[in-house]
Amino acid sequence: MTEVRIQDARTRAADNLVSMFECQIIDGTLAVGKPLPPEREIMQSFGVSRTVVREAVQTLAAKGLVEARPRFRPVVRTPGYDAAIEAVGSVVNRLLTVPGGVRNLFELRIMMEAALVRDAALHADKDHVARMKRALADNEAALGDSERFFDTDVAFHRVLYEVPDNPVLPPIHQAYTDWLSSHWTRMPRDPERNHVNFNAHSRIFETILFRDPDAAERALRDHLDDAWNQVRQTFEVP
Amino acid sequence: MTEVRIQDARTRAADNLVSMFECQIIDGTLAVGKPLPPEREIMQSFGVSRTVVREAVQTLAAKGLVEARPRFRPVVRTPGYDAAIEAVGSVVNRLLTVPGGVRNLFELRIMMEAALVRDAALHADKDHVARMKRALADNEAALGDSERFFDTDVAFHRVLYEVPDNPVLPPIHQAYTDWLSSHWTRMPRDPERNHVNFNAHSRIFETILFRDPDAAERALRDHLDDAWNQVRQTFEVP
DNA sequence: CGTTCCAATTTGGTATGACAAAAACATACA
DNA sequence: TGTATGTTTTTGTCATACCAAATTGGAACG
Repeated sequence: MTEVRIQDARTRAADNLVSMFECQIIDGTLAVGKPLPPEREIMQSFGVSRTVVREAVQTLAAKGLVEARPRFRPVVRTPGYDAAIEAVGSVVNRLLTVPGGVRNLFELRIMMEAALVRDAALHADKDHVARMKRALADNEAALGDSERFFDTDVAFHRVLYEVPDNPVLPPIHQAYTDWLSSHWTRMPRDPERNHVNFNAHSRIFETILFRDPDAAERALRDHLDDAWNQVRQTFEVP
Repeated sequence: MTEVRIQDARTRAADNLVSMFECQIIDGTLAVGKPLPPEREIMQSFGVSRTVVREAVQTLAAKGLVEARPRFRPVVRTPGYDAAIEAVGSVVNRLLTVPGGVRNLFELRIMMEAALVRDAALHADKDHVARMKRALADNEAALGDSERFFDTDVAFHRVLYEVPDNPVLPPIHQAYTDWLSSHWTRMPRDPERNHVNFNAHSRIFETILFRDPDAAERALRDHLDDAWNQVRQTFEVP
């Protein structure tokens, strides 16, 4: 059955399949968590070769719509903001290698967290405050263990991203720490720095308790600017 | 020459090629703008089949490291923050279809622009102010033409993203408008709304001129909250 | 010497068939 | 019922072939 193949010279056959699947995924024909049909089945039902099918599936995987472990059937992925972050991973990693890349990203982070502490100072409720308090306590308890201090440091900042109750924000925090942590860990970490950072965290927490957004923003900017100065020399040639 | 193929059962052969190319792209062995070697050449130099080569190339394209138009040789892409945005495109589009997706993204935008106007109120220089003034004039001139008004509206907001002089920000603005514009355009647009929006823009501009970050943030939040209320009912079922 | 145009060659897109290895399935057994 | 074993699918990869489009090289021309 040699079907007439409408084939615009500048489109791949796989693209049709991809958009087909995208529709079926969105409208629920392909349920989340369920595997895609076997390749040979797809190829017969669409009248294309397995080459094309595999190409389409791979594209879907790259787009984050399906999760494809080798040797397993690709399963439709639950849509999540973390999938989006994951999709940019490799590009961002490359951006971090261009001059000023780390700085630009870090400044974006400062800007966002400044906004977040303002928001926290205005809208944090009892629960958020309690979580921050606990994170701060963990942070203090880890003062001697630089490894653990780093983790509690991250955890403290994470609470800020949880206050606005917007599911987009936590994955963004995750992304920041993932992308920038490799640069952070190259930094010499002595217990004295830990104390400085812990004090900074305490100050931020206090300003939030006092519902003072301006002071909170100032405290956070001081903290991150200071951190930036520490990290800078590890990758900026003098 | 049947070479022994080290093949962990849970890795694809193409993944090796991908990371190989990633390294060569980052360290400059594969210069930006130059095309990749022909598939048949790659396949011989790495001792894999063309299937694997094509799979690897496609992955690189999906990751945004190379640009692959059909029938053309993939060319190494210039690293840019816009490439990163593009990479998340499809995932975000899917997120916009889940309940509350648009709202979450729009709230993130409000938060960012609130931070941006604060920054503008504090640090905008003569040039930025001039650009905003011009954008505002264009906006006013387009009051009667809803189509053009939308464009000038976007242009006005874009200036905010240019003030901090961080190359990450303009692509983010681009992404917001791309992702949300489809929802915006479904909105009924009458000239009266244009006046309301223009007045809001004027107020934002004034507060920036007066170097009053608090007023600027308030004006912007009023503006975007209002806009949100207008857009909401176009996709939120009552 | 530079430009235009055409043919030969190269190269990417797709199809087909094959095979090993892993996964999924079914079956018999304890 | 639960487990071990064998059978069938299914995926990952390879090899090959073909077509059409892109590239290249050179011939013809100004």
